[in-house]
Amino acid sequence: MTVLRSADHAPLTPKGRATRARIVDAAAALIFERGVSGTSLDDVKAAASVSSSQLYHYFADKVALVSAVIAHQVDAVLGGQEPYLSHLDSMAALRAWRDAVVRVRRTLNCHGGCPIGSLASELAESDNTLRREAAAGFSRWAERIRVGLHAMRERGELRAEADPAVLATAILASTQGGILLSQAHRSTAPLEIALDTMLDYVASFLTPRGQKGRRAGTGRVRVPNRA
Amino acid sequence: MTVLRSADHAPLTPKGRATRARIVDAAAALIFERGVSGTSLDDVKAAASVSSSQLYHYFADKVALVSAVIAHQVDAVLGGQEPYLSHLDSMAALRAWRDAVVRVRRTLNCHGGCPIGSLASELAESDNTLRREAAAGFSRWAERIRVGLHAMRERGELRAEADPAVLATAILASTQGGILLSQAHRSTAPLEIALDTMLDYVASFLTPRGQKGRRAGTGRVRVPNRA
DNA sequence: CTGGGATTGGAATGTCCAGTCCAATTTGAT
DNA sequence: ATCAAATTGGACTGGACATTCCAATCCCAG
Repeated sequence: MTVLRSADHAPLTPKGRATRARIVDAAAALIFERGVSGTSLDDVKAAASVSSSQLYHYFADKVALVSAVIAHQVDAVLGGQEPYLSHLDSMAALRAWRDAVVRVRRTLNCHGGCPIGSLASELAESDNTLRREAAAGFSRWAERIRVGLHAMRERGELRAEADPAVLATAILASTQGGILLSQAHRSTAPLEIALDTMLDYVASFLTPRGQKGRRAGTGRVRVPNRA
Repeated sequence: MTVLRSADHAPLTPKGRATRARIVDAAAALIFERGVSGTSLDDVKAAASVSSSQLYHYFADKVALVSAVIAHQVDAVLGGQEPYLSHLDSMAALRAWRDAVVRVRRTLNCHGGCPIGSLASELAESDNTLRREAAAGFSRWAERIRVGLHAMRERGELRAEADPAVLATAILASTQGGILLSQAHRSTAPLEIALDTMLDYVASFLTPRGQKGRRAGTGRVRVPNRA
């Protein structure tokens, strides 16, 4: 028999799928705003307009719900960046991606952290399974960046010494740290600095034809306006 | 009259100071392991061997205690890095600092996040005052790095275009993001990559006499062994 | 149209937990 | 020694919260 993942259910009709989705959506939104421990199942029940029975019909317990929220947020983050991630193969594309990330933060007035990063931070020490799920989300994200950088190198835009995997990890780390500082300071400045600095480093690997003239990546990072 | 900070108390005898410190120490340790919401005041009471009256005699409420824990952790982190931060004025010193940061993570088997970063992430959206306190901790940290880089530039080791404030922020962001990825993956690799990459970028600003011969900072980051 | 699974309602349970209170004991300055 | 302030003991409260449970209703395959 084709048993599905761990806590998966019986058949699940269209109506059931809709209810389940409503619960996950509501939970994801609340958890993004208030964190996992700041979100009670009563809150979720109210926001999704469901009863206890429904919650526990679709999710074994709070951990199972949070697990679904992690999957949801990973898809949301990667999905939202899809237009950029799928063409991440030039400095211009990299900078466009950076702009998109910064724009999102600005739209949120620097409230909330990275949907994945915040969950990772809150759950890493409390539940090993959830920690791994968040880590897997990070991996998927880094992989997308890596593929883009790899394409840049393949096409001769980046020098051979540029290691796509290393650079992708470094870019993701700068993003996460930048978002955290940005959240704490309620300013996009740290995120912009972190990303610009890292992208400038990537630019230092450009081949002459990749970007003619300008001495590869140095001193272009400027302090952005206070936001 | 010289009124002290917000929730500060009456005189406070030596014995009282000791009890207060015992509470903060215990709370800091528990919160580092389990997070703020994962740590009940009963846990703190037990760990510090104090009664409710004592807790509430020294702290108005849980928020006040957490505030004290933030201050404690900021001092602990900066204090622990003091030997490095106070001589952060050469690439060698920068790398020694990097090694120290990585060593701490390795000692902890990549368990727990940055004592400041984790608090910032957990509390940023739940309490504005605590958010600002964490942000202030980040600022103190970045400032120390900035001063070191500034000294490097003053002494002609870094070129004039190197902006100490920008680099310090970028380094701190890489550190925070690196630690988060390292915590999620339970491996020091992402942290090492993030820091090495960023320090390599800093090295790209070295003047010829700062580091002779080698083309400034490129392609030296290697993937470390799995930890 | 009908039986059984899918779905839903909502009250109830038991635990955890922040915060309160009153009274006892200790301490330090005079 | 003496008294007021500082410190401590520990029971108690009221609410929040995850989870359970017993039915009731809905829906579709046969």
